[in-house]
Amino acid sequence: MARSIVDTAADKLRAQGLRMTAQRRLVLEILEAANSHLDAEMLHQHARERDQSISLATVYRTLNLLHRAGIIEQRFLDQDHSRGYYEIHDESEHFHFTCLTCGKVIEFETDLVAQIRAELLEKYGVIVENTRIHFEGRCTRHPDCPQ
Amino acid sequence: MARSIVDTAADKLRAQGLRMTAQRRLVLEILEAANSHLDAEMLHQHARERDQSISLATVYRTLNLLHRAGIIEQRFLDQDHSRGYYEIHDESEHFHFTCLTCGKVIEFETDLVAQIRAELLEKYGVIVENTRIHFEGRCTRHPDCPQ
DNA sequence: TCCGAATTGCAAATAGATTTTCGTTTTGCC
DNA sequence: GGCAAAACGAAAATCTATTTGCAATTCGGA
Repeated sequence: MARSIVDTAADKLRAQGLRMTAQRRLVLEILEAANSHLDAEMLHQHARERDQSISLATVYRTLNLLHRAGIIEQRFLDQDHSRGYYEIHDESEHFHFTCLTCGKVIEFETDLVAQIRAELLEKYGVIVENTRIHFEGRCTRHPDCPQ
Repeated sequence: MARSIVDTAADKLRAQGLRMTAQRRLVLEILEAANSHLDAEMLHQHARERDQSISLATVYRTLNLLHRAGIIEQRFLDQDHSRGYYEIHDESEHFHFTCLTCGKVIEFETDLVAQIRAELLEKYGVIVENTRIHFEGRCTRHPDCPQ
């Protein structure tokens, strides 16, 4: 069975002479539990619920570290392009829809994106290395969404 | 036949008691001629080739104005999320591919995106109002790209 | 041509997420 | 346990795209 994200991360860090600390574990656990993207500030808030003394600087340092190590992903949204949002790096490619009313994030997969990339290769001879897709809109049948 | 972008813009501005000035015309003409996105700095450089004295502040003010008026679009790229890029507002929906080697931008259309939105509606009952798609990668057969 | 409002250039100010400094505290290895 | 390197907290610094204050200029309608 798959090893925990924290364990995997610990190994990756150790391989570079870095350490798995309580703060890094905390950040990873929060990211793992979250089913949406968090920015540094939100992460810091959540983290303080479990460790009063964790600093925002440490959250930033941790996010940079984990991002460089390929353990988490960083993305920027149009709604708020000035700050980074983070999530656990996921092997299987997925995309996001955000409800503008209730803020809920839906993660979904589709092979239509692969078809778009195939079209790009065929028509323009370009190879896509990086795909950035984000939809925004409204829930219509979600009970928690005030419509 | 379609009226020129500058004329259309002039009307929209006049309707709000605003003026079409030489600087605004210049910015629009540069955006119209450019086949890729420009940021404020690049736009300013180009503009100075035709009007030595145009200021960067005016470029920013003009971009804001035209954006608010719906005449141009503003977008943020992953490669450089910290600055805005601008292009003439286009009725037909299109998407972008950027070559990470040569920086060239390809604009393309595809109906596969509409299919993705249809899938989202069917599977999750959500209505997409806002679509953000951007691909990055490499040219393979473009003569100007150093591969 | 005249006038008030809109616009511009210049330079200085802003803003706010992220980074760094520094002294102190942990961590992993022996 | 003990040590050197790594990491931390707090607060100050940074960075730089964008905005703004102000005096001068321009615009368009009357």
